[in-house]
Amino acid sequence: MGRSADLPRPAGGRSAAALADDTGCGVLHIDMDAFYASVEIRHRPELREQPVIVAGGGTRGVVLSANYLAREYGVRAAMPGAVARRRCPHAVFVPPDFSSYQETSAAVMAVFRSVTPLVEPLSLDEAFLDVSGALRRLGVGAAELGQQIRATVAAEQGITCSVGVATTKFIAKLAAGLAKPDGLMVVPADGVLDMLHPLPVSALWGVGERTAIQLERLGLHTVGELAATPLPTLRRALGVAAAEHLAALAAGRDDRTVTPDVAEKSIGAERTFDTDISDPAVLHRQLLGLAERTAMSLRHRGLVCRCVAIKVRYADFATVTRSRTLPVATDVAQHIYRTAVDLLDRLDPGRPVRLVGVRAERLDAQDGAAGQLSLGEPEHGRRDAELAADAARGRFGSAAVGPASLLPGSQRAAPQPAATTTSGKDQPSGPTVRVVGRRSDSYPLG
DNA sequence: TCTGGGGTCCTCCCACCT
DNA sequence: TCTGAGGTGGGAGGACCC
Repeated sequence: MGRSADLPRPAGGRSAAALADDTGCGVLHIDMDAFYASVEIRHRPELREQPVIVAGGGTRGVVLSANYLAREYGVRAAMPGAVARRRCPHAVFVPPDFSSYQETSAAVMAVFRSVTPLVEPLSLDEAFLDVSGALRRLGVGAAELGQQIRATVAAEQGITCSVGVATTKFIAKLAAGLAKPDGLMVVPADGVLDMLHPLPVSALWGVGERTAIQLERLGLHTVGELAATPLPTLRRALGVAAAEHLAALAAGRDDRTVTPDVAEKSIGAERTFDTDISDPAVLHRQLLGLAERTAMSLRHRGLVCRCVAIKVRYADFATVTRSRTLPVATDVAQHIYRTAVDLLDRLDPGRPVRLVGVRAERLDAQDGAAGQLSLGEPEHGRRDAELAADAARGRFGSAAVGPASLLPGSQRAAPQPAATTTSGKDQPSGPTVRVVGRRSDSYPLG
């Protein structure tokens, strides 16, 4: 799903057919081909010869994944669903099934970890592997090991992946994109610059639309041209961090190591509405649902947050964020919700909103922060109630328990954020728990 | 064409403290 | 008492990634 899959094929890299010199290549980047679409096709083999598009529901959904038959019609990830439908009207549109993708991803990552413990997942469908130790242990070359992993994933999971083999993470990632679909590319140490310099600047990690325009103003179109530009010139145009980062990548330098277990920095949830919403009560209800999801994610990971942020995107696509540091760390939905509502209420009331989001930031381990909490008994009761709800969801499914105000057809307004409980006996004013039945790679650049 | 959702990181500005 | 410099942290916004 990476951008480099769309790049022109350069010189310097070598395909699987020519497993040339992989000496010193200790980094693999493995990227599943059209991952979500491939998982769907595996479940429904009758779709194998048809264009398949996995797209979010609703009138504002976008393409999450498309198989290569659909891509022949110009369908791309992040494209609005309506556009994809126009370009490829005979495609089979499938709603996403994230639990299935997570399951498959876990199985694929297990294959990677059977080769080396040094696995750094970037997302559900791709990971870096440091195989330098494994190569010595197994007595094989990196390219051969990459081919073995590809074969194992195909045999066990019935889906294909592409592998980049190189001396650094950035080059390995680029190579995997260029090897797509269902291929492997080796970039030997002495072939890095030959491969890299003819590519457009957009091939560099950290160059998106805006940065590409900045570079265009400097007359820089290729990585080679950027590599030949004096650093002070780049610094003036892009800022210090971005300039130094891009200059290093363009020169083939990338010192980052493969790092398993990168700690999460924030956790959140957001929602785009089918139609814009102006009613504050409805927005509050949406915030409650998002706060519930965020708090549940925190608790599942054993984390608490010290900062709550909201994101609001208005009908004209203007986006604002607001955040607040909390007096005590929390994983309680009611605390997150109250803060989010307060932040929202300080914005333009009545202005139509197309998206709201809630994010928990400045994360810390729950046990580490627990000693700092000075919550009153009612607050502990609320947390206990939310933990009980978690347990019920684990047993009966994610729809089993939730705030009564979020039930379909509920006319009940979202809980009033000001309603802080004062007695250990009183009922939580917030998410009335009700059983309804059965149910990154850190680049120094933005 | 009309733009999702979940993230990370950087820069700038401001307030506060010394 | 006033002023300025420098450090630090919070908040906001932007750009980018998959």
